[in-house]
Amino acid sequence: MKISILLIEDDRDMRDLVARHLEHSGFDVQKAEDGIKGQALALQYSPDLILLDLMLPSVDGLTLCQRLRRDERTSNIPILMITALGGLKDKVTGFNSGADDYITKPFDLEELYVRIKALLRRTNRAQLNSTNQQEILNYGPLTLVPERFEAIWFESPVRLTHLEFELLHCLLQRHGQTVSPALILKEVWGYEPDDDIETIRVHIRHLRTKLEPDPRKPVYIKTVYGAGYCLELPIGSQVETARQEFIQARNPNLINSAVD
Amino acid sequence: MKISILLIEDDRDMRDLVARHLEHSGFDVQKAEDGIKGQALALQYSPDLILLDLMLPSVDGLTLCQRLRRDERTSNIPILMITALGGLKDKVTGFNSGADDYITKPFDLEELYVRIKALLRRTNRAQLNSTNQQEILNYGPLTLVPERFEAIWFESPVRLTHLEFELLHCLLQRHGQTVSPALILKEVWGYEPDDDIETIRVHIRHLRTKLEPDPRKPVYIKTVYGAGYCLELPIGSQVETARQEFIQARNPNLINSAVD
DNA sequence: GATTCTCTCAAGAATTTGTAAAGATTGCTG
DNA sequence: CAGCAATCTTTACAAATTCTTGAGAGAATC
Repeated sequence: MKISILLIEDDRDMRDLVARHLEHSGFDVQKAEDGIKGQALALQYSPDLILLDLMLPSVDGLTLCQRLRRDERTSNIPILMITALGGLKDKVTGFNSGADDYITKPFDLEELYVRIKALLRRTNRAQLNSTNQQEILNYGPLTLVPERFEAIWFESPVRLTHLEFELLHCLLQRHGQTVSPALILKEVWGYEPDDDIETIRVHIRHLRTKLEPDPRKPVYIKTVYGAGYCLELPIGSQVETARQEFIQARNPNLINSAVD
Repeated sequence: MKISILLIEDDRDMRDLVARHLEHSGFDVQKAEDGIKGQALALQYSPDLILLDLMLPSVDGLTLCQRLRRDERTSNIPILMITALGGLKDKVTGFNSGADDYITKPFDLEELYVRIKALLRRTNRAQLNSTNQQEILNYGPLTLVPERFEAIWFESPVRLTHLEFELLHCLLQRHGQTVSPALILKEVWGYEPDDDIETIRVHIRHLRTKLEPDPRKPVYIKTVYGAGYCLELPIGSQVETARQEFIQARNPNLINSAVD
């Protein structure tokens, strides 16, 4: 899914130029010509990032920035401030009002792009640390730690990639149910209508190699022919025996009594 | 602020157990022991989610669910229904009360937590995303959940193929009626005019091997000579005896007293 | 620049679906 | 009630569909 950017800038030529360049770089761009409309669009679209000109009619950039920060619906959207004046004073006030970064006019479009990417990376990581910290899901032998894209599987950590994590999360949320490829695509990838089952299969396979005792004969991530995939985890007293088997299967050389 | 959950459950031990666990998981829990009090509390507290047992004194879960849905003050609070596995034994009508998800007794507390989180996330994100009602068909010992591709037969899940599922669905929708091959072809296969009855027969047989106590002598999926097929399921008090017979026929080695 | 991650493709395996043929059942007719 | 045609059941197998596996190219990340 494309990253969306809200561009609030009064000068028409400037607005179009920047918007076109950002769209060309693969972003989804919404445009607003003054502070009022900008605020409305921010609420409506909740973009991934806001590009805000300091000098605006009706409501100036500084005020708008403060408002966006106070409203909890927009308070964690990163704001990149654009200012014409290179003056120190403006920089200071810009930061105080809650902008995450700033860039001074005239700026190079390439530089803008670099700044945007950097800002997105920065805030993305920060958000993961703060908001999702308590979103730890546990079920039977599986624990998902969103913070690190890590899964605890039978008491030892497994490193998952971003997609693997989301996919597993999607299945876990519907534990015991058959989840259709369409739903997976929608939830994990954000696609709407597609028949791109191939890539799901690959990631299912990766998950299986990481989680199954014998990936050739899946026990936990089962495939329901013609319908989708289904996560089936042991629970309660079954966990311990399942764990023994898992360890045994993964370390064939272990002597039985030495386990644990 | 804590997320608030209203738990409507008549059994005291169950209620306390679940409530304690949910509180320990960080939720704010309100408890109600019957439908009347549940409705009152729902209005008073407008919780973020309602956990509703199907079997309740004074007002049963289905009715309460419908009421909550009709009242605009509670209509968009997600409802997670708790049901017994065989489900809705004496309800002739289909399950159309408007619950957003359901979980079957006996369930695991970890699973309940996962479901709650999933439901909150789902409804949170797409509040306006149309009426997201699940279609659940139930009649006697049979329950079909198309969305999950799940079929429950005498309280245990049965794996069906796509066509088998659709075929059974078609018959169940017209329970007690004789369904003509032409109609089946139209509904399940999408054909319009054809006399390809052969393939229906094969799949009927497959269904019988999966559902009948003795596929040679069909009891539930009856053939009406020259007209089509007809699903005849037991209902009410007959279900239990039918279940005994089914289990007995399938597991000839079982000692009678050991069943259940 | 190297590594990790993501996606695509193709061959082969597994499962499901359709077909055909032989035998059993049903309903009708004389 | 016997005979007959139509319909249904069963079985086996071929065709079609869906999955798995492995290898590798292109992106993204470090």
